Amino acid sequence: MLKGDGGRVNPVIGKFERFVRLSPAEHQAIEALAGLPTHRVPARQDLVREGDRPTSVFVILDGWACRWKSLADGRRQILSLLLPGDFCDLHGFLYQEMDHSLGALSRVRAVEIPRQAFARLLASSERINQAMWWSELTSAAIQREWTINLGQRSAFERIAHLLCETFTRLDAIGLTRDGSCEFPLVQQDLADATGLTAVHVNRTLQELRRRGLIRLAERRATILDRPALEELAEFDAAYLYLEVRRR
Amino acid sequence: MLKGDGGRVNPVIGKFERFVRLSPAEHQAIEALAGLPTHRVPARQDLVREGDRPTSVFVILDGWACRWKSLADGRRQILSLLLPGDFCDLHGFLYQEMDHSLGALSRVRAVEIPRQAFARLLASSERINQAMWWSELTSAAIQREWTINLGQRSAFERIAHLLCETFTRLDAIGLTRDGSCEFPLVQQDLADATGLTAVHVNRTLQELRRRGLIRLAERRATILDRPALEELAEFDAAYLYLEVRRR
DNA sequence: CGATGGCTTGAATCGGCTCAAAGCTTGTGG
DNA sequence: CCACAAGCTTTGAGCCGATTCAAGCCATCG
Repeated sequence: MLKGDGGRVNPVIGKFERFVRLSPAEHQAIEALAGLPTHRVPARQDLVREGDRPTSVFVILDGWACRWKSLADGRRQILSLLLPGDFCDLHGFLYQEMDHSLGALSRVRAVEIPRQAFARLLASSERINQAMWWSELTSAAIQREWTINLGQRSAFERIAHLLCETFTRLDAIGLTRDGSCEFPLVQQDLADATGLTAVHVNRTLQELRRRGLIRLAERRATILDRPALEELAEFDAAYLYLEVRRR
Repeated sequence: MLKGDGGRVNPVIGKFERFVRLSPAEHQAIEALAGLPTHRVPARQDLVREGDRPTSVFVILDGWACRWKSLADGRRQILSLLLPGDFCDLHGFLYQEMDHSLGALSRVRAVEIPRQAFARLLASSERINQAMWWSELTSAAIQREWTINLGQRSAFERIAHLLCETFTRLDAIGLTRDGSCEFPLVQQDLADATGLTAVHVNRTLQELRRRGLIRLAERRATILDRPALEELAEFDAAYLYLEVRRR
């Protein structure tokens, strides 16, 4: 548990401001989180394990993490991707025991907000409280979309959809450039996220590349033909609620 | 939009009291919801459609509903089951547009809580607010479990798991008797919930029956060998957080 | 009673899996 | 700077779980 350099919690502010306009005081309350202990977790290591008794809420400042859970015989499912600005586990706020694990996919920097401090933050401002609801409801919408992905879409569509969604989420927080973004998942991770095998993911990626839709190499992804990819995946960003403030 | 008979909102109270002990005033605030318009929706009809602009939150008083969404070519996914006491769509509370539909699986009775009234209820009591978070976080946990179901489990395990989960949820609200419960889903619904085809669901159910694990007929399900079914499904009720108050 | 919706069965097919081996990168230590 | 290990990616061949298509059955109901 290394104390970090107290980097700014910008991703959260940027995220919340997509939904509500924060007052200077609210702004400050969130910036203050940067004073809390910062963890640096190396890639492929867990932040929290299933069964742990959480006493705090984590916020990703930097890097990619995921929720995951596995079955007795080793089958593993990645349940969701956690990107900078994401709160991972309000669970810690109310529950006694984690029902899943949190793992780092790349090197991750995260702040740990103790239960009490988190409760105080929520209570301090109606707008922050609302923003937190909005954040959580959006996660729920993403989780539903994954449910459809796994339940109804073909291997092709699943991977295309995952790429569209992830790219769009990154884009919203300013982490893409020229249609390209970091992509720390290896093929086995993609397999665990899409309910396929790594071998089949490999063949599917080849086909996506052959069709000129994507480039995926050296931990980077590039969307070469976004309209075509989104059509293939039947991707509609509406469920991500990226432009809520425009009401 | 028929006005109902103002039946009691008991399922919500029972549910919340699994998590917090409500004061008489809080009790009353929730009972008061029964004064709101009650809808009676016939089986197989939608309460809310994707794209609708929600202005209220629904609570199921009676009967089974589901969230669902379909792809352009007609593939349909049931995203979750909504049972008595469940809030369907806090979405309506914050969002402009439904990203999925709400459908009745059996005859359903539901109250409609206008945005404002819902916000007032949340603001009126810290405990109710917490209970609502708990309710929402539990839904999220269920949705994650469905993600694993669809991503990693075989047809057999999927159906077994769905039965275990649903039975346990019903049990918690007193809607089972002697290992048996209502079960309004037809095989096509089971297929849409588990990401299988109706034909395969049929064959899988036969095998479950042949092994003496379940009975399923005339809109009723009976679990004949619960331990065996739970083991087969690798079902562990922990994620449903049924005994939170015992802290 | 015919129509309708749900359940069951069979046969052929296929998308994705398994197993196995080989090529490629990347990082590490000597 | 090389050598080797470890982890990732790629390829091939055979297989299997689940799908598709099609037909028949059974109950319910206007």
